[in-house]
Amino acid sequence: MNPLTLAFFDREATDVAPQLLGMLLIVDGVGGLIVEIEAYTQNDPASHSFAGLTKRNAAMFGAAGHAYVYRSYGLHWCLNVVCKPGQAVLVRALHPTTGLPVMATRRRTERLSDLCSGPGKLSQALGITGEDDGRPFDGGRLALIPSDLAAPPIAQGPRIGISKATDQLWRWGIANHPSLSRRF
DNA sequence: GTAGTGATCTTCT
DNA sequence: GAAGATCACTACG
Repeated sequence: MNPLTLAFFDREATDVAPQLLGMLLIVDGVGGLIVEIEAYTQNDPASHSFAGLTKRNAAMFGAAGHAYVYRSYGLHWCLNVVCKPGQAVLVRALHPTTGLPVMATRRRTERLSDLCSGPGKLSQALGITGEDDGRPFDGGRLALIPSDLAAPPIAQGPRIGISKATDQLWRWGIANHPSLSRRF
């Protein structure tokens, strides 16, 4: 079972996001530690939920603690964790720890810092697809596990790849980690 | 090292 | 028809 309760997820995405740093994300036995994350709220022009409920973003309005998976630029998949309705957290990068051979095969590279250093890469390495949209993080195929690691140095900055609301510092990451999609 | 571009799907105008 | 929460490859300095 997932040790994280519904109450943990069913909050503001901006509160949940930084607390996910350092946690272990596992998909079918493959995954690693979360080192980079972004928050998207409903009252947020850069968010998919800003314009209201649509077929694509339905999972974002569903139960907290579930996955919202969407296709980006026509070819990449991006994985989010749903918080309170209309809010979600985009998992942007992992430090790979388990299932390295599987990830290396899917990503066609051995380089550790290239396996999960970006939302599209991460989804490819973990085998995330639209099939996972709406799935719960319940310790089954998708698992989110708090780790005992000491609190790492956390960096904060503007989100990446968006053109609106760039004044919101809703991107968090572990400072100077090699698997970041970009440095802070 | 930076800059430009193609791939390819979903949504909204 | 255009834009987008991206990545990989190429060309060039």
